[in-house]
Amino acid sequence: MSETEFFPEGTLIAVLTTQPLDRMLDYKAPEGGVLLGAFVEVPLGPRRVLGIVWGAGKGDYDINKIRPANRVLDVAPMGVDMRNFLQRAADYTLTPMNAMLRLATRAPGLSDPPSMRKIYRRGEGEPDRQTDARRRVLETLANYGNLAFTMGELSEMAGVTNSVVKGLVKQGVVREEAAPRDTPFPRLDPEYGGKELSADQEVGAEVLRVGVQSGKYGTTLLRGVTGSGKTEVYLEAVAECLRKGRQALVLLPEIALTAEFLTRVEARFGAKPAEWHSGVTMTERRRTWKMVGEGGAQMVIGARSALFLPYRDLGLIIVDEEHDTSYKQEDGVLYNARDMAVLRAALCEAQVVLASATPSLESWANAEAGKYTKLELTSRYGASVLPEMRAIDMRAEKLPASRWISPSLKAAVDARIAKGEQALLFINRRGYAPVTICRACGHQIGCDNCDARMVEHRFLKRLLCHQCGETKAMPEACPSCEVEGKLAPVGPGVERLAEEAQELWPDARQAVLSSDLFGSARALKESIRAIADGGADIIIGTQLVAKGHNFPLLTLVGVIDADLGLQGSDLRAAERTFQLMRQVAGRAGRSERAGLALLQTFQPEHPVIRAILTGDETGFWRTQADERRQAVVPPFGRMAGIILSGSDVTQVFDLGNALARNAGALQAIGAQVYGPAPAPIARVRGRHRVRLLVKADKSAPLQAALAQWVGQFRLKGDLRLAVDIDPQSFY
DNA sequence: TCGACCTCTGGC
DNA sequence: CCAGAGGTCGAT
Repeated sequence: MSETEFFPEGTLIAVLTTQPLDRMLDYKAPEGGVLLGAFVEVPLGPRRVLGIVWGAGKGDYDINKIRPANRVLDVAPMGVDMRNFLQRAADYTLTPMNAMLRLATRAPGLSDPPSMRKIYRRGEGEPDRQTDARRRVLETLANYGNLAFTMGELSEMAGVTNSVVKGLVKQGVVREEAAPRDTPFPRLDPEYGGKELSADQEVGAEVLRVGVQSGKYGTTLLRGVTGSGKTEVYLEAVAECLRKGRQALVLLPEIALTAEFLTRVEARFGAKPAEWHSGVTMTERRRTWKMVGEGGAQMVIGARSALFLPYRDLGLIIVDEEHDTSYKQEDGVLYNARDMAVLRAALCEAQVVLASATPSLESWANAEAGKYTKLELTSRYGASVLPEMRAIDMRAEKLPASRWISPSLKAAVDARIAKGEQALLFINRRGYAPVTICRACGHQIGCDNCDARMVEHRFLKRLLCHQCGETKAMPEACPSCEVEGKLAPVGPGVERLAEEAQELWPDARQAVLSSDLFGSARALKESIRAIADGGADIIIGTQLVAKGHNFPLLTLVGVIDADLGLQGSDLRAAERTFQLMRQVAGRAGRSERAGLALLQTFQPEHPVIRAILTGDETGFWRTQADERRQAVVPPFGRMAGIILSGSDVTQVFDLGNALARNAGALQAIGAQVYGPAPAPIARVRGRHRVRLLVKADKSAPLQAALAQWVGQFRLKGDLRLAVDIDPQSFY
């Protein structure tokens, strides 16, 4: 980036706009000159658009056509840290810079002229006639020293109507002033409400404090089981950050969690911090955006996009529940907020705290490798919150063919139903049956593109490859021996398990939760609510049920095939199973009745199963890490998804095939390409989606090769191509 | 021959 | 992205 900080009027400046151009445009600096990083309004064709001064003009455009920028906007210029961050994030995620700038300017009214509003403070003298209402107004103002309030705030606090205040203004007892519309947030006091910490917590808090004091970059993985008081510990890091006068950001995975969190912050620091997520009003959004840049917001709590606010001096980022998959943005700019938080912090010498009861393998591996500091909270408040976990040794159970619910598990479910409690049967397999075999020749129907078997989905009436997404109709005859009517489903999927449960408990109310069975998020949410309210006795679900849902009546979790994750069809399956168990555990602990988790397994002595049963998390992660290292997949290898979309299926597939055929740039770095195949969600808003997967070594220069590869094609019509670095799901 | 609608392209 | 240019096509 250029060293020049100020551009006098008329000098050439390079401006990055929010328009999807693949380059910067040169303008002349406006009247009064402009600072590097300043937000400007520039003319573009017949329009005026938002831009930011990114450097000195390149001067490679006809000088006579260069127009001056209209004006500098009334917001703080973007600092060098933030500009570097946007650039690096764009390079990493292969996102055009204009899209990054749009992400960083998602607040309304940034180009509005400075707007004022009326505020009220104590004036001179006493009112001619004293009334109760008037006294309350004056007392309120006296209580807050010389502070000024808006009409709404003042009348509400004093419990009077606006006209009472207006009456006092007329007499000069209360003074009316004009002030900028967007005001700083109330000061947070780091010494306000510090709670007594346990010895365990104090040790952790001290480690984090020291990190913040250093004023340098560092990431700490804070592991603590549910109820161990992670929040109190990292709020001490926030306190230290506030003492240093730097800003703190707390990221939460769900906006539903913010209300409760705000209350805790208020109890600790005496005031509420700024809030940033899709639910806040436009006015508050603008206020937060501006105040973050001016330093009038000391602390922000928010969703992943809060990471792209233009902080003036960010000193600490907390990523709570860092393993949560919702940190991965799945449309628009595709980024993982957890990874971007680390990048952001590294560029502005800030500390990151990744907090979780069940960290992601990526974070665990980074901590093991010494890149992150490890911090563990082991002791828990009150009674144990984890349910009892037991294995059901399937070698000792008598089960007919094509049945998966063991007599032991059935008995446990029976007991829950009798008590009016709920049982969850968990199977991490979508579809009806994972394997389709020919009873005549033993052939298994496989995917043509992958080294994987096709999964029958009765609901979709097709065979599906969970590796690359390829589908085909269920053939009548065996593709190998051509004998008809001998193809048979082998093994259970969630659809088939539901069938069995229906036979075992014909009178029980059953609910099946699998991602491909719901048309919309709303339908799913409603279904979950109904279940939570007791609308089902037995829940049969895939990993979908893991996602922050509270089922108060749920006291039994039966894992149908605990061995499943050990083979690894979806490489995160075991990790997610483990995390699911923990999450269920946290919830069951809150109800009076103890929870029980039963794991059906053919290999109860397997290290991973033993780790789950004994709570040996370290052993579990170590096993997982070994498997992924061997498979050369994240975090030991690199992956990227290419998502193509368009209204015409054929066109989309043609582009996919063309990409696959012309992958020289990828072959050059030893990467492999899989697909094209229908994306997990094959049609969104009338657009067909197709996807390719790229797998490469950890050290391979993946982004550069991808850029070169993808850059060969010019997209016609409404075709769109998006690159998803580090995709969450691989099937 | 006009205008409603579509596709392409430049923008500094 | 979006306004304007230029092109297509059906109704008049």
